Amino acid sequence: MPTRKTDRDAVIDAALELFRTRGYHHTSVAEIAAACGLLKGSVYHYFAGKQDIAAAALDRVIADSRQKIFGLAGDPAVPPPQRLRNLADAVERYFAGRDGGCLMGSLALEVGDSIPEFRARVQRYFDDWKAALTAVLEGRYGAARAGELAEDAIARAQGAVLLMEVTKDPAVLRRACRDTVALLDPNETSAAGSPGAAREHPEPWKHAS
Amino acid sequence: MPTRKTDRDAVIDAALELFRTRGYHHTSVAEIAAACGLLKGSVYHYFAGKQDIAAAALDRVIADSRQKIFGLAGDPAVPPPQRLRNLADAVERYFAGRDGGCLMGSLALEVGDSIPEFRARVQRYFDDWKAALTAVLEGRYGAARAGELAEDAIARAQGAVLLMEVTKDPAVLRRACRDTVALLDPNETSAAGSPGAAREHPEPWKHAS
Amino acid sequence: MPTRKTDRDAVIDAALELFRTRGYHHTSVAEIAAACGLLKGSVYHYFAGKQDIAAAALDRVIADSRQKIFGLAGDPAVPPPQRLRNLADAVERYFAGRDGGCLMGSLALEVGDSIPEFRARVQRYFDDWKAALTAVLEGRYGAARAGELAEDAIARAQGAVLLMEVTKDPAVLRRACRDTVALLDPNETSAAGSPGAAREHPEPWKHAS
Amino acid sequence: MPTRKTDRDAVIDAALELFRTRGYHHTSVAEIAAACGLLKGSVYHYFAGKQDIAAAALDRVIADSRQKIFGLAGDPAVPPPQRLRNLADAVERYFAGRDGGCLMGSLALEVGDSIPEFRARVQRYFDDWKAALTAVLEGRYGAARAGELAEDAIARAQGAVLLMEVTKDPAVLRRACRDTVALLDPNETSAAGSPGAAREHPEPWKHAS
DNA sequence: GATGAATGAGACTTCATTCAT
DNA sequence: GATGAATGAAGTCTCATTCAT
Repeated sequence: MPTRKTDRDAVIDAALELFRTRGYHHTSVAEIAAACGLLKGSVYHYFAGKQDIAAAALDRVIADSRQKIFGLAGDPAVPPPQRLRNLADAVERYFAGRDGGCLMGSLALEVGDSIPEFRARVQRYFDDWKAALTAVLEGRYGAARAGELAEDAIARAQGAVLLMEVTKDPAVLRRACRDTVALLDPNETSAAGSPGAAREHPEPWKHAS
Repeated sequence: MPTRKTDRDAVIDAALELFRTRGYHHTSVAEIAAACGLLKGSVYHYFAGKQDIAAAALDRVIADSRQKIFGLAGDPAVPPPQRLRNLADAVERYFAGRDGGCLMGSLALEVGDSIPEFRARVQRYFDDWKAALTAVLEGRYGAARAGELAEDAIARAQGAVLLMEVTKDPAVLRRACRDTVALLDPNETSAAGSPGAAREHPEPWKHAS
Repeated sequence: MPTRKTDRDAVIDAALELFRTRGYHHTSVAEIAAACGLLKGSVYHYFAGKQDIAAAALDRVIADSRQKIFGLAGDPAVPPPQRLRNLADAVERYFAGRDGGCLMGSLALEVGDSIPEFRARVQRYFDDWKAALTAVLEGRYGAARAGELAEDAIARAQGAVLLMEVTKDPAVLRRACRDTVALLDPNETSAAGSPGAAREHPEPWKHAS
Repeated sequence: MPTRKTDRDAVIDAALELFRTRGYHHTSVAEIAAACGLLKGSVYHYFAGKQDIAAAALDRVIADSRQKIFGLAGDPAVPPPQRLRNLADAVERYFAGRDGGCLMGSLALEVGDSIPEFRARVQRYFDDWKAALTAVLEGRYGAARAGELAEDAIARAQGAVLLMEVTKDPAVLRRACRDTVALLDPNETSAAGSPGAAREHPEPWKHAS
């Protein structure tokens, strides 16, 4: 019977959520503490400081992503097209299942180069993502072109997440993931308004209230 | 005849640069003032506060982009494929000609939904971009599909800019723009490792030092 | 008509007094601010931080001592024995005219080697003191021996000030200064209980309440 | 047979060392605990609080000094001049055998009058020292003058220790002890540059690097 | 219009202390 | 007896903002 998640993890969870939705600078240590039932000072039992919390949160995302998302690309028992589909589905679920916000992208843009500890982690995360995609694609496209396609797919997904912050419309992310799957499966298509369909889009770019 | 830059404009310029490269919260009013030779208190002659400065900076970006970038998509004297190429080139130049950082994306992620004044402007910016792209694409793809393609292209470009923050590699943005052009010009291609070429990429994902 | 002392000086004054009587770590910036009618944050208009305040306070003591105390040793119009007497009298007045506490000694012992900025200033202060004494003594004792005697006199005076912190008895400091004067003036003597006098000291070491 | 050091003694040892070298306020309970292999909370099994630790440390210094240093002045089997020499040697060894720092002087200056518990102990320490010196000197100088000379000697020694904190030069302390011995032994002299000797002092006041 | 002193809220952080386990 | 989580007060410092000059 596993004991309840350690408090350290609770702090990371709370911080992750807050950093993602409100930004790093806009989140205070007191808020993080309050979010997991602690007082400001208590957080410093587990972490050396705010940066340390953020670093742990980034590490958590990296580890989680490796295990639950990027790892899907490496299963040798599954044919590559299905592996790609699994990966893309996981990515879509991961980013769409929230009101928006990508910790990696957020921190990358917010702190820029001012905190090298963060940049290295963000880089590692995108490297992992790229490696996962490349592994699935290189059989068909060769290593070089597969790498490019991986980068392109990541960019499009990240950009979709960013746009979702404003539009609250998950369709862009969905299409990005569908098109990625299509790289190995021609039957897949992202086009909602595909030839002949031309469904009505009374409001082409859905705005949130 | 270029009118003399007012002090107000100078503040906006400085703020724009600082917000983009260092983030909104990470930039102090004193720094903005110092960057244009003023003292902190003087800034408040021109602006009601920090948010007001940022709003003005966003408005500046919106106006500039309309005039210098998105406007290129509406020139009736130029055939659509060329208009699209002009637009894509301008976008690439705009984002690649710096060490990185996109004010719109940055603010969208950093302040999230906490400052509605910002969100509305970010939204307007992306709307402008989408409208420009859609206008060029709808002749070929129809309004609905053109809108989707526009959103996809914007997402990919924004994501490329975000990745550039980390990788410092402009290639992803370049391919994003080339592929956008290819939507109307089949001769255009982004693939460096295109069929038959398969150049070696000893370092598939270039990292900055 | 010189304007009133600048506020920066007021902060230094207040800090000097507080650091001396309560110690560096035991004095908060808020206390310093309150002591000169400011609020905590206002002090940071003049100083970069607490260390900066202390450094300025040390500089003030160094400058004041040079001008009002150690400078007395260099007046060529006064014969050395009288110069030495003037110097010793000034030292005695300077340290006795308070309830105790020597900023230099205090900081030297309290922060030890942890703040090099402080140590350098303390060193400079004692160097000034030694140079002043040596200048007066070297005519009679030669440079080498004069230097030693200067160091010894400084040590004794400093020690007396330290003891005064506990005993509140200025007699030890007075004798230290008298004996220093006696180095050039045999008529001077510090001994209260000198031969023939032998006054009664019912309580040899006076304790403060 | 030396009894086994209790944990309580270990805490006192560690505290003594830390308070002396880093100051009272600059030393945290956690550091004291860590220095003797305990955790912060465990210290409170032995002491009521930080002040209590410091009080015990001062008591330890008082007891140690009585036994190992000041006690040397009271041995009736040794003639006074030799007793004085023994005492002075012990003082010199005690203070010179470290990189500097005198707990008594440090606490006296650092906490000033704010903690009466400390002041009383510092006073007792100096009283012990004075009593020891007076006992040796009064046969020759009479009680009153002996008390003065004792105070003067203590002041000079304490001042020398304080200077050593800055200069790292033990010579001042050595001369202070030699001159004290000379009070009963005319053959003793502290003067390095004494008549006929006149050794070179290329650097009259040695500074630490 | 410009200044710079002053503010006061709030940020991050430290730390002596308590206490349930 | 020992632990280590939790506390809460206090400390240093930042910064958007105001305002008299």
